[in-house]
Amino acid sequence: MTRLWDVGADNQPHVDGDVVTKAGQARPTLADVAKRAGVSGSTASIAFSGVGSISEATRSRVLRAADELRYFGPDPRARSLRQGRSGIVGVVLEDRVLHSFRDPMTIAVLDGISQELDAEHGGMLLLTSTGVGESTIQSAVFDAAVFLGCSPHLRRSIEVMRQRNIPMVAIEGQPFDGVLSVALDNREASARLAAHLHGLGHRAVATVTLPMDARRELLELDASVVAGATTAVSIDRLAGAREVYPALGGFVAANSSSDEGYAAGLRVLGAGGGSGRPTAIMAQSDLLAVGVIRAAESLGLRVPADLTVVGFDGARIEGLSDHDLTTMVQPATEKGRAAGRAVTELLAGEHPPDVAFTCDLHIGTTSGPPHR
Amino acid sequence: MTRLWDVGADNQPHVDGDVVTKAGQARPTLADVAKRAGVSGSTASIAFSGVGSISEATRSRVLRAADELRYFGPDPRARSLRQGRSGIVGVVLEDRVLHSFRDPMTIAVLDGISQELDAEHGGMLLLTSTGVGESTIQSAVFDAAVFLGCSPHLRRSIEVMRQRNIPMVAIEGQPFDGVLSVALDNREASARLAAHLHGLGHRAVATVTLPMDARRELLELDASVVAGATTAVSIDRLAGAREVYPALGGFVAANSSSDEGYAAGLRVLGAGGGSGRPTAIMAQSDLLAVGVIRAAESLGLRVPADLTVVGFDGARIEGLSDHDLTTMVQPATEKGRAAGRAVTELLAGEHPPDVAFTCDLHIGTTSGPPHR
DNA sequence: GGCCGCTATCGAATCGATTCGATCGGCCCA
DNA sequence: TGGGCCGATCGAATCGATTCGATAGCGGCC
Repeated sequence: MTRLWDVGADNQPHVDGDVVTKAGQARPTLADVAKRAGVSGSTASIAFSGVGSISEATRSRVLRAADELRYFGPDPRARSLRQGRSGIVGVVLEDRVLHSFRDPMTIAVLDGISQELDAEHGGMLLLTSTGVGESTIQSAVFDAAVFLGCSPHLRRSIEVMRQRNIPMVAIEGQPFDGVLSVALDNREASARLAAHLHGLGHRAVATVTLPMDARRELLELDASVVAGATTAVSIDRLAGAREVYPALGGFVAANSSSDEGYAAGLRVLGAGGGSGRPTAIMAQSDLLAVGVIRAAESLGLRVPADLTVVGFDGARIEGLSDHDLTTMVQPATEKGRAAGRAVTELLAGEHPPDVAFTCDLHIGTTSGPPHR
Repeated sequence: MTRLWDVGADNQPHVDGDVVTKAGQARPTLADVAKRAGVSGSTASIAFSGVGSISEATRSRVLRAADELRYFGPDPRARSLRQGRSGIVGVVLEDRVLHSFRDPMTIAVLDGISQELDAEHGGMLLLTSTGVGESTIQSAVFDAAVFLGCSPHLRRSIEVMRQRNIPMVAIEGQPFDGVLSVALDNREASARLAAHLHGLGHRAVATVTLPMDARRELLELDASVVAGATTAVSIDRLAGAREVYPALGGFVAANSSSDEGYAAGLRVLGAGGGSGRPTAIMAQSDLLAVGVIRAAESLGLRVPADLTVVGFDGARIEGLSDHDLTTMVQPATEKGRAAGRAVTELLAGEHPPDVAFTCDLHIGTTSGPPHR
């Protein structure tokens, strides 16, 4: 029967039925608590924050008053204005949430971040960098930002944050001034993987790459695509592979999923027909590789007898049935952890260095010498 | 020569070698912009927010001044204090981020939420409800909260939010006063699934349930576990199945994963040995079902010839090899969407009703009549 | 010609806390 | 006994915007 303020939008207190304890009894503030406890606002603040000295008697008097008024602690908004800190870390995803979450690497990285943040910080604010969202990035409350594969169109947001002294960490993004980088040596790893194939005897190799730019469609990998590429990861992995196979061609996937891998796999394998067909396919992610294997098998090719397929990531995807994918295993959770730690340090005023990780080559059962 | 604000933690100004335009040129505020444009703060505010009338000439003068000072718009913290709105929606997960993200249902729900929020709101703040995290829930800045499978130990946080007039929506949680509920009719769906098995002729049936309480360990399903259960979903799904099989027993999994399903499957199938072995197993999630199938196959049982296995969710998990899992398909993304819409409406001061969804029975290839 | 009403603008109050500097005792030690 | 110091407390300033009420100017209408 009594509801003192509306669930509604604005702050306007609004009495709406009935009995009321005291006049104007809107949501209590620290000042109300202080008054009731008979202390000043500053003292009441200390009772809650614990910063500064206060006698035990006073503290408990304040807390009791708070209890009586059903005051549950300082308003986070006011606190964050005054302190300049909100305890929130923004995580900027390139894609729509769904796509990002379907990628096991992204999830592992997010988990790593959250492991390191749990203790001190309030939570991860998920933001997307696509179109409209960008204004959001500039109007949301957070203390530090982590970019997951940020592309250059974030330039303006980055400038805004820099101006606001918001520390930034980029995981696998293009290096930006003032943005700490946590990355993999994708080029070296990819070259090592290509060398493995070369060592097995493969000479006719094709690739299925991750998206190269904001366009999200299946494209043939040609010079113009590479020239206009903005995605550092794809570029570096391609460059590494081309250290071994300079003319490496193939297709650019629309996203990292096994369905895309399947589609791209069909194109790669269909194109050549007989003799033009590659003996090995390097997919830039494990999800893509799984799709490529499905495509190969649907065309009656056996892996690895007729076709070698290697991935990248070390995602340990379930349901590859009998295959154990040959891939470069990257420390995804560790990348997230490193980013989380970097955020913590930056917020503490330290100046941690960039972080670079390397990959481990996992030789599974999907790679072997070329047929005949 | 002077830069007043360091990237560092606290607000302490800190000079560190640089060119400077004017003394005390810290991060500019709206007041600085107003002064430079020769207008009052209120007018400058209108120029940015667009709320209120302003002449085109004045507006552009303000914007030009802002440009010159490299002022990029109002500080989100101050704005959120004044307006009482931050544009952030808190999403409270029961588990650690990693576990939540490994569950395809959770991801689908999150995606649904974000679809509906994209337009108006700033982003999703991920919070976890475990232990320490709870204080975080009370000290983080957000306008509305969505609980994903919230358990009773959140009672206090819920009280705090209610007191702060933060609208709350619970997806698949216990009904709480003042918390809008978006849920599935788990009981009905589970009963329907059980009826399907009964119709096929199964009489010896066992179950592998989702966790029943905060303990996360593999347990035998007995009366005491059920009595102490706190997780609405598990309870309801069990109750539904027991409408058809009143004495239904089995095991309680530690989490929803195929590994757990495997472990639980071994226990269920190992226990009885020959004649006591069930002819069908109802798993409370598809992930668990996948594990149960693996367990069955590792024991030399064929599905569905020797054992029928059904799941719940309709997760379309890749890598079930040849099986098409019989399951109750729930509209997970829709649940998220409904929650997102509810949040929007609640924030607009409306009073939307609870939402209930139903499931579709998908009959795949993992269920059939009992052997012999 | 006077009044009405609208637009553009301003000044001051406000959101709810934290924090800086000052004050006031009490206690210790010389 | 007095100086110095430390702990507890208070008042006032501050964080950076938004918003309310008031005012000035100006055109239109009767």
